[in-house]
Amino acid sequence: MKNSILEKIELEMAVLVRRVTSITSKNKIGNLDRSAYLLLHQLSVHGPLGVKTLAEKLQLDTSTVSRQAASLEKKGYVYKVPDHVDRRAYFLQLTKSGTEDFNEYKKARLDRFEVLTDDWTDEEREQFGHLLKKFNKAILEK
Amino acid sequence: MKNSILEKIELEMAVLVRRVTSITSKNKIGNLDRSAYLLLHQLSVHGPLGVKTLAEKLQLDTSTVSRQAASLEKKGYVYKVPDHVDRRAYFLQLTKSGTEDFNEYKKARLDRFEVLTDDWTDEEREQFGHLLKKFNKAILEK
DNA sequence: TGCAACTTATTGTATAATACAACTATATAA
DNA sequence: TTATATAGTTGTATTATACAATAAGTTGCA
Repeated sequence: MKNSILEKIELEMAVLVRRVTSITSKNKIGNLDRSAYLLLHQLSVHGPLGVKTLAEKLQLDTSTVSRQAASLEKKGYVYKVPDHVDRRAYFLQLTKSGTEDFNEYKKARLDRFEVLTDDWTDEEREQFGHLLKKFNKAILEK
Repeated sequence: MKNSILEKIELEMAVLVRRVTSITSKNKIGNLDRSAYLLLHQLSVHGPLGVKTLAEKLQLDTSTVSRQAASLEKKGYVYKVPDHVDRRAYFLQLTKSGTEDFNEYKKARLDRFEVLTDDWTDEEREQFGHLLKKFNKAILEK
């Protein structure tokens, strides 16, 4: 393997993370930031989940998720459903407005990605999605 | 274009940024974090630069760069060379230990990327580097 | 059954990276 | 020469995060 390829990945990754971070901290569409978005994404995919499960899925500390959940609850995007089996725990359930704003934010993000890749071939987009996913999986497992 | 491809890129990008962020906030190799690394990278590529130029290249506020520079100076990684043409300004110059630790950090990052992609084909690595760079360029320009 | 050990979630505290605003010193242009 | 612009610093605020301590509830076992 040529080391220069790794160097390129390594550098572009550092650049990417900082650019994307700075975009998402400026471009708050509506009320959602990236963290909130990922949390709502989990709920929209898996249905109601508790703080602990979310923390595992998101690879965050439970305290962080607890605060994110509290903030989303204050905005009316989720509400807590008591878990009758384990009375320490709740399920976080998406509200209608949470679902709506999540979808709106997602749409805005998609539009942005569409613009960013409008001169790419379909194959490049597919490759990029594929490799990003593969890379994320590697981070998780290695 | 199929929307599902964009959705995949969009989601994996959000995941990536958070994972990489959380890795680099934990894995501080030596004294360097990602921000410091990117700053030193600029100096190692372009030679001595002032705070303003760095801020432009890094797409950060000058105040942010000023603080990063102060922190790197305190660690002995850079020093300020007065600009005799414009006496408001300095050039930030890498020190020997700054260069050394930068290279060491870079090596550690490369090793990490090597592990993460050890079951990839060379072509996949090349594609990934290429697409990341292309994507970063798009963010900058669009 | 009742206590010890564990678990879920919250809250207190700390840190890091960032931006914006106010300021100082200097440079430039009318 | 005076007004405006610029380079850099510092004060302040925000956001995302982690770790530690704690409250409330659960579980396992003697």
